[in-house]
Amino acid sequence: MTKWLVKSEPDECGIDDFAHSPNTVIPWDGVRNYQARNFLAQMAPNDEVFLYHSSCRHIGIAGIIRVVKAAYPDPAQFNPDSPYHDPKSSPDKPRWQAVDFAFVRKLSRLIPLDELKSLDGLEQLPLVRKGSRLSVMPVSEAEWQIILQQE
DNA sequence: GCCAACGTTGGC
DNA sequence: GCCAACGTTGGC
Repeated sequence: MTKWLVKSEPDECGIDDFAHSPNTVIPWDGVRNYQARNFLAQMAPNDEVFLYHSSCRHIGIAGIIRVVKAAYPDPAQFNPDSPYHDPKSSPDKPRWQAVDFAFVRKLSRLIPLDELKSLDGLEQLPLVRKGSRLSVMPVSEAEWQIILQQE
């Protein structure tokens, strides 16, 4: 059971989109970075995931979601009308993966990025590393606990 | 809105 | 295989 963190702009899909329909499954598509894709592919059902809000007013970890369905070919890559369309991908040789997530819970408070940066033990987490743009990353059990203790 | 840092592309 | 140019990410 690996734990994870994914970034999202809350305007697109934030924790409230999950919270408002707690029984709904939300496909996580549009990941177009190879390293992030490789992590997506390692996700297993019921893995827990921190949802991080980026590029917004309150930047930080907002809640927990979980994997409902393991990786499958991202349908958006085949759709010419999608902003995530990839003309170099084909159904017999898909390049990009998606997973399905569902709501677990909101954190009792958002844990802001500057606070995460100040914590001991998160130095290896790409999220807090300067210049890192990785949008899907594993979180060790120790890192997970350190973060949750700030709640 | 700015811009530093990054990943990807493509010419050579 | 190198690397300049480009587009994107994401904090500020």
